[in-house]
Amino acid sequence: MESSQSPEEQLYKARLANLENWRQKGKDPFAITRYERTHLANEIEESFTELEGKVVRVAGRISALRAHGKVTFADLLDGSGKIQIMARVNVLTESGYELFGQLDVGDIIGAEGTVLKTRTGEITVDINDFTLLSKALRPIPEKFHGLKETEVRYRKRYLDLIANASVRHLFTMRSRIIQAIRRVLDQKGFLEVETPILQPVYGGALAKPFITYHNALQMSLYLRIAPELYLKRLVVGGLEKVYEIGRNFRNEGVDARHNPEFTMLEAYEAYADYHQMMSLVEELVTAAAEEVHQRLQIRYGDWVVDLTPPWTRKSLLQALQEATGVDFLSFRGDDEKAREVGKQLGLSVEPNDTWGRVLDEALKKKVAPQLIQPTFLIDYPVEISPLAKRKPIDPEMTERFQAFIGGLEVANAFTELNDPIDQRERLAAQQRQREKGDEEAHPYDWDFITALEYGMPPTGGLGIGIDRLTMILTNSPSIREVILFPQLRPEEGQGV
RNA sequence: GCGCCGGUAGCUCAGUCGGUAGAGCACCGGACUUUUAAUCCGGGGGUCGCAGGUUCGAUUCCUGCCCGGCGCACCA
Repeated sequence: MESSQSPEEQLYKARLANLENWRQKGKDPFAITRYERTHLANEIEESFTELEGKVVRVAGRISALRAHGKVTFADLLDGSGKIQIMARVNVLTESGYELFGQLDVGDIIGAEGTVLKTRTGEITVDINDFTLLSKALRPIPEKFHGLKETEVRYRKRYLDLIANASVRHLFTMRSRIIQAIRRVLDQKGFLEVETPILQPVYGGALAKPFITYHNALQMSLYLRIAPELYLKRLVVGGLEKVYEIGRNFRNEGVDARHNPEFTMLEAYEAYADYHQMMSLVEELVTAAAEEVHQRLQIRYGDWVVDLTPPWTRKSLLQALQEATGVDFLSFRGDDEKAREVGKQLGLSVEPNDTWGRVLDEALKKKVAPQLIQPTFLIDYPVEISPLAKRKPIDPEMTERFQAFIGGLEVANAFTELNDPIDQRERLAAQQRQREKGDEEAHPYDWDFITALEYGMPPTGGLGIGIDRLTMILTNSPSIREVILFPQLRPEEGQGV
């Protein structure tokens, strides 16, 4: 029987037996409900001069054990970092020291002791008492090499966080990036709101939705692809500055830059236009960068990116011409010619792609990858901007921009279209596209048009991809590195 | 969806031109009262991703499949 067990089971059984030992000594770790600690690891580090010789209580996970006969050193990992503790037989007594020897790497303990510096200069808590607070029944990843296998890191992110300090740091930075963005918007008087994720009609972006079903209402619902149309309803309602940070869902491919659920900031400001939105994007991104780097020059891949405003502003069509040598305006509306040009540029072109779609493709494949330093591409053709307002001097173009950093699109914004008649026509055109089989074209949201008919002030709106911004600010090559639980296929046997 | 690369002990990795596998850490036993990748001595631990095929014999060769990474396609 014993020999038929896998080694993993054997380790597990040994740990279970160890746990039983503690229980029989009346020290069941899982019976403990709290532990009063006085200091975090980094506080002891930072306030050593005041704390030296004083008694502190710390708690955390044992990340390493170094036993030397009658003295044992352990690294204790808590939310703030690592602190070394020292267990000595003459301080803990024979029985206490014996008990300490029963601890495993991975166990969570609380310990009380005196702060001192060892002769090698390490700040250490010389413990006089400890309590096992949780038993690790499984071994944690190896202390030196950590956990490397990407698949396990994503599937068992808790192990990744235990083993890799850089991962803990990265997700702390992500949180602070979002905090910085909230702080800026709140200071400017924006109201944070929440709008439906389950939507009867989806819109606000070009994307395929996830579909779900509400049993009681007996209807299909869509997971939102964007909050845009609801946020604009709020502007109609008089909430003049609103924003939402939340999850969007798009039923599309998964790769280094795309996860099916991702986090977007959308913000709308009444009586503002896209120029003000550009300033706001600069302000939000620089605030986030300063929050996590205290500077605006940051490393991304092989580059140093300088986020200092003002960022380069360049017309989209000019950028396209520079990157491809093609003047897209010269054959505007000629879908056939556009597809031909697209093929010549080496783009993947579908038989019914339109001029706008080829242009968009050229932008993504030929222009964006070159935009390493922060750049606003401005003024987009109306064909690919169904929710943006026309430029007064050139009604075939819209007041729209996208911001690129490190070759990634990080923001998309425009002066919002508030003319309900124009908006109805453009949504109707989208609807016709859908009927021709374009699954990503907008469906027709009647109530949104009705809302605009009550009058929306001139408004600027922006969207920032939080995951991508985090990629840039944490020098991460993949979006999965900045999402705690990225979408993966289920493991074999773990499916539904 | 297509192409390339990968999956060997709990973790990090070697390795087998086909003869059923090793190291370090972790774990178990022993020595050691200031270590920090502690050290030293001894020990246990593997359906070599899964399923077929070829073969006297497959972890190794072949085919299919699963999962992951990268690139392409789709998209933000």
